[in-house]
Amino acid sequence: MPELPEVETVVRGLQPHVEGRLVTHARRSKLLRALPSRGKVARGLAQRRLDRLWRRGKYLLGDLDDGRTLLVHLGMSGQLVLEPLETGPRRHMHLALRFEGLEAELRFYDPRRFGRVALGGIDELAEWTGLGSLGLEPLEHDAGEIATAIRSRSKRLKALLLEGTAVAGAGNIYADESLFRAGLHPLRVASSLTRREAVCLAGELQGVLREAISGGGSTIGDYVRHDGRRGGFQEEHLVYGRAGRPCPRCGRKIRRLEVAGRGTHICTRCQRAPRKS
DNA sequence: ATGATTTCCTGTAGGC
DNA sequence: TGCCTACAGGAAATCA
Repeated sequence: MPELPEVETVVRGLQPHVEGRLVTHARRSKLLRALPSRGKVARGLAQRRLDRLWRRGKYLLGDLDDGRTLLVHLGMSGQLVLEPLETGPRRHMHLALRFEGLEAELRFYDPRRFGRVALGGIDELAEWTGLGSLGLEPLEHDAGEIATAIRSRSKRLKALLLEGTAVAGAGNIYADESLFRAGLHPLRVASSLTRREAVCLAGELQGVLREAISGGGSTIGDYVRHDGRRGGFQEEHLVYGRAGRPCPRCGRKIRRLEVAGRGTHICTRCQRAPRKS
């Protein structure tokens, strides 16, 4: 699933091709979950220049020359790819943008339709989506600050990381991977962490996110880079999707449990359960 | 308000 | 081989 490293990989891949270019045509499918919903997204994009492409958490953002911003969330199965104009679109294309002087089209595919698109001022986007309640950007703050934000919350670690309101960008993969690396159980309550544990978790989260970006992200399901290539970091996962296989640290069988409604992968020896629940 | 649960979706995996 | 069902999960909506 696309999480911070996957979105960052797509942003970096697209930047040199589309930044500074004028959008000549835009069209969207009626199935796309878009805001505003009255079909104004495509019209609002046409004849606007895309000044800057950036990322916040898992949201991909494109600043237009009229002060508005295009927001794209890839959801579960979203792909944002540049494809040659002569290549016909595949199934499940929900948004297509053409740029002046570019022989390729930026296409948003999303079979499961969990993705979202919005066009508005940054304040409107913050109001319409989770963008406004995102926590710290993990690679733009030091581990100490992130640790403080984590320790100020009373949720279970897994739920807190998935919510993204203390620290943004982790989804199921990187939540499990960072918790394993830090040796912390996903059911631990964030506010119960020692300072040392919280700093460790913050540091491991930053580490795994940076490594995943270097690896071009993790391709588990549908995620691909802007050019259709798969990511490579799935090969480096230590626990995610590895239930039944040996823990790379101690050899015990990795277990899969459910936390916060999500499949959660842990080593019960390396990640000690809290006293209660 | 806060936290927990449900909902939206369809491709894929597994069972028979 | 092919049909069928269960399952996966990010974030918004809904519930308690």
